[in-house]
Amino acid sequence: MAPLPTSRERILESARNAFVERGLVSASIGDVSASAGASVGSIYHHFEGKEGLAAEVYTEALADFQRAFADAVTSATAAEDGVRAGVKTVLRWCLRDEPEAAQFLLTASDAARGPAEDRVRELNREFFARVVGWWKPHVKQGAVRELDLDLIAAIWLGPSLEYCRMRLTGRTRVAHRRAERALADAAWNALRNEGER
Amino acid sequence: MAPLPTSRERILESARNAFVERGLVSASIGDVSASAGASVGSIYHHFEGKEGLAAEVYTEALADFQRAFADAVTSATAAEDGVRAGVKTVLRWCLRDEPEAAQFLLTASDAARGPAEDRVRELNREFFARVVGWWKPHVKQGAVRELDLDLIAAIWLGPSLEYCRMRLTGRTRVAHRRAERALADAAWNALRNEGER
Amino acid sequence: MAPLPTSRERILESARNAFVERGLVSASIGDVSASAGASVGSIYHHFEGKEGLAAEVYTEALADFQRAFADAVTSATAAEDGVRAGVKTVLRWCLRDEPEAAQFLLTASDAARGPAEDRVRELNREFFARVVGWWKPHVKQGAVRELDLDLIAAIWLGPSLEYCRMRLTGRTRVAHRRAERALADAAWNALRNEGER
Amino acid sequence: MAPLPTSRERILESARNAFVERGLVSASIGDVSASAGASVGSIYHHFEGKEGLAAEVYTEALADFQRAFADAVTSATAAEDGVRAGVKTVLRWCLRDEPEAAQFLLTASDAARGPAEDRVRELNREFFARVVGWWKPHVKQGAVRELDLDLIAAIWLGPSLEYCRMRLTGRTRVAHRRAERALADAAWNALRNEGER
DNA sequence: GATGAATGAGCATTCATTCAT
DNA sequence: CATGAATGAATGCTCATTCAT
Repeated sequence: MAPLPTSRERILESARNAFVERGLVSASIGDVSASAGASVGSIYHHFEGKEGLAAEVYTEALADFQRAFADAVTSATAAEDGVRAGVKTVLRWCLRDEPEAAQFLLTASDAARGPAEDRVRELNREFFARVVGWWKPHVKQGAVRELDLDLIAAIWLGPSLEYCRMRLTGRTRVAHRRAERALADAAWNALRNEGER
Repeated sequence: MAPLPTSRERILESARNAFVERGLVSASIGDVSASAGASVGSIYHHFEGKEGLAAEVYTEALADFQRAFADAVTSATAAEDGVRAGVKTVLRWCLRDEPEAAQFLLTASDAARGPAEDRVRELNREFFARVVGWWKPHVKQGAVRELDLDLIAAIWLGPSLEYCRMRLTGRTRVAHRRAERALADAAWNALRNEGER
Repeated sequence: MAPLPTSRERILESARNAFVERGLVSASIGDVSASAGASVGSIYHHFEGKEGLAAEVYTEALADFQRAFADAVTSATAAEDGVRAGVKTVLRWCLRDEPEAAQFLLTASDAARGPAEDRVRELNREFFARVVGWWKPHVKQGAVRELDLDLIAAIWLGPSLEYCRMRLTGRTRVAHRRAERALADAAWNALRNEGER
Repeated sequence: MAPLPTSRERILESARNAFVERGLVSASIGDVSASAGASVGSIYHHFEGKEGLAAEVYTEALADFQRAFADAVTSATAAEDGVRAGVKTVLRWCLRDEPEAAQFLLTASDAARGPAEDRVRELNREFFARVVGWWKPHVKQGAVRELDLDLIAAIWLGPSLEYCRMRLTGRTRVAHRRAERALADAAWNALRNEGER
């Protein structure tokens, strides 16, 4: 049985929805408290003001996304399988599993400033470490190109994130399944070692 | 000699800077008027409120970016040259020529809503038409893959835009020149027709 | 002992005074909040903006006036007594009991538009119903003329309200007592059935 | 042939309409200049600011109303004819001839303050003098009651003005013709000398 | 006379935050 | 832990008025 959500959990979810629907700045604490069924004061018991609340929403979403991505990638043995799994996971997490959280991550980058900054840095460090640990052996085996980590991230995730942005804002009609195949192909062709061809 | 900028031009530039530095919502009309050396009322003479001002900043930036990209691409004859020129142009425009405008385009997507919506649609239509006109022949010749236009855009621009985002927010130290080569390679490998290899 | 007025009550009274002294539009929310000893925000807790506040002031005044008038009239048995009592009550209420409320009702008719509209309609319906209930039997008995209700109202109240307007704006020096007698005579002569004379 | 209206005349008429439609305070100089087809600056050439413009509109309307009323009344020989003619004129002027001006007079009493004050006093003095000159002989002949001038005004005009207010704001459906007869009867019954009956 | 861009004080309204209950 | 009235600084916007052309 799913346990009843605590006040804190209800507030976090309402906040994420409100921040996405009305924008991080336009959504007011009053909006959040109303849709969470909690009092204004209650929010200030659980979080350090609006900024602290947004930081919490952001880091929760970021951690969840990174975990999903890294889990999928590191489960694969072959380089190609890992690269494709990463792309699939981005699309699934953003479009099917956690669209609200995804939209927040993709649009409310302001939330990463301020109180969230340290925690975000830490999360990124752990995330990069996990992915690099999986990636390096494949580089040594000559399966994938040797590139700066940031460029790998941009090439691997960039197209998928761009497509998710389009979908989440209604700017494209290309279906999830169709995009998944094409974006996985593209990522693999862009990252694999040319010498291998 | 460059002509003295008009009130309208000074306001537009100050607005873009303020919107980027403090955020679209946090930057106040007072901030803009102060840094433009114009009165508050003057802004309302030239633009339809804050929303209209943001829309103007957005559409100007978008049109400039699209023009730069499409000019570069359509000047090329070979498919590979065009794809690589597009990537180069994205990086140059975003990082060297118009970093302020780029940052606005990449972060203030809210500005595309509301009064800007129609103009943005129109700009996108014209832009896509130009690029498609150049792209289609190369598909017929079997040089590049046949894909939905939205996916081409995501694959072609996604990695570059992601890298520019990182650069503009200080999240990477990978240099422009180094990234340019890698991202152009990646785009071409992702878009070119595999059968051709 | 009179109970301490609540925030809401203090705001209502200060608003009525400010609206009368400076005019409905010129009086600012800041004026009201200052003279009520409340914060600006507090006004917005209790009322729906300036328009809502004005509507509340208006309907309270209207209801009080109508109650005073209808009470006085319906307490009378004879037609003449009722007509005269009505005139007296108008003068007393407007000049002695509630001059602030009267001035607001007589000059700030804009306040009856917008949010107040429905409530005003309802109050008028109830008021007319009470007065008509008292009036009709006297028509049947031939004591007073048979006229459209709106014309009765204009004839019965018009002179008194016009005189009150003059007094409240300092445009006449004719004393209350002197006017009371003359206006009661006039109302009765204008409304009574000529055949009865 | 009607001469083309001068700038000044076009501005005056546009101002009256704007003041009635949007309210004396809400109507802006910009509104007036736009609907008059004149520039903002032009208004300031012809009038002393917004207050001066409103004063001019007010005194023009007041003078016209008073002239119409006094002309009609003083043309009559018998007291009853004069009283009835006065009522008829009020209704005709307010509802048929000059409804815009009437609405302005009846609602924008603020316009009588300030720069208009002296001129209004003067107009009232002349007006009262004309009417009193006609009224006094009838008092001496015992045809009408002897009353303070202000009370006569309230009794004579009050019901008609109240009815016009109702008509102009849509608060009654009683027709002009029907009201005319009833209000003339009422005024005469209220003002005529009882001893005469 | 006519124009309309420029000015800036003033306004209604919002909202993060506090705190007494 | 919870509540929600109170606070007041900050914001977007309006508009009467001026003045250089």
